[in-house]
Amino acid sequence: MQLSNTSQYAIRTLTYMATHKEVQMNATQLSRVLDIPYKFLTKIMTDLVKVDLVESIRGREGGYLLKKQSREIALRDILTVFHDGIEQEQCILGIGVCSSLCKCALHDQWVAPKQQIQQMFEQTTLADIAGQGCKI
Amino acid sequence: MQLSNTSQYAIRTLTYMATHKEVQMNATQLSRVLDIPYKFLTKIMTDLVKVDLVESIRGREGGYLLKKQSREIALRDILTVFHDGIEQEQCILGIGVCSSLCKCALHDQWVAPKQQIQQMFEQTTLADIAGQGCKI
DNA sequence: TATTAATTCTACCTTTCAGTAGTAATTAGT
DNA sequence: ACTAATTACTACTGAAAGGTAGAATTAATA
Ligand code: SF4
Ligand code: SF4
Repeated sequence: MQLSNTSQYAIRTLTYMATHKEVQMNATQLSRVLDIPYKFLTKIMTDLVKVDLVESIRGREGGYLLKKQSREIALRDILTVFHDGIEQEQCILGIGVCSSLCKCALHDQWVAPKQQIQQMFEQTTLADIAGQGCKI
Repeated sequence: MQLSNTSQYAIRTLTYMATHKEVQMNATQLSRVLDIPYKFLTKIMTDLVKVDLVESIRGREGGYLLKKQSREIALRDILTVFHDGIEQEQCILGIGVCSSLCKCALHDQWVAPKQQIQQMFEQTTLADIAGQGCKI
């Protein structure tokens, strides 16, 4: 019950970029600052470029930039890229597809926490968390 | 962001046993009813026996029984067996160990949902969910 | 144009999770 | 004692996640 490494790395990287949006960062710098393996980070960033959350500038003096306002990027947008969100149809007990017609045993206990997490991922944007906390 | 297959299977199996606690079930029956691969199920059950959540009766006419009252078995107890709970020290962004002295950027948004899930797993027992829902 | 620094692509390796196979150990019934 | 039915143990296979390597592509600058 936790986020995948990939999602964690993606959130941390985009959050860091949001707190320094004036500066254009490249993969080497991000990898060093955030302590994420360089090759893994570039793979993740390429995925984020493909879904238009990040703009890449290739070649010398290249790097990455957020393609939207940090206020426009919600955590959920990042998680869906890596299929790591909590989807509405997803059954917590893994019994096929969720339908409120036929619930699983945990349904009644799960709906409230589920909704709260979903809302949190939906409503929290990079602008909300950029610069917060002391861990990077 | 979901429970592992193993945890899901374990919860479903123990819940089913709790709803039929008068009857002693064996692995073959459980495997058929719950549609869980037989060999995988016995492996999981063996783990649950080792931590004293389940009692096994070996040999002919053998099977499994809950070793405690279903009211005494919380979901958290099951999840911890497979290291699938949400631990207090676990950082949602994976930045080392959680300490409220040095937070991660998501801290403020995460604490509330985190606590609600933890409470749900802690307070929900097999007795609460046994027989609920129409999926097994 | 050549060099250099950057991203991107393809392919691979490693570890963990999920699942399977075979056999040994245990026990009730005959 | 023997057999049949059952769990436990050991070891393996397959798939997915996590991570790595190297070459290809792009573009600024000298
Ligand atoms: S918990 Fe209830 S709502 Fe969530 S998936 Fe299972 S059945 Fe559907
Ligand atoms: S979110 Fe806050 S509390 Fe949870 S781990 Fe990160 S820092 Fe610690």
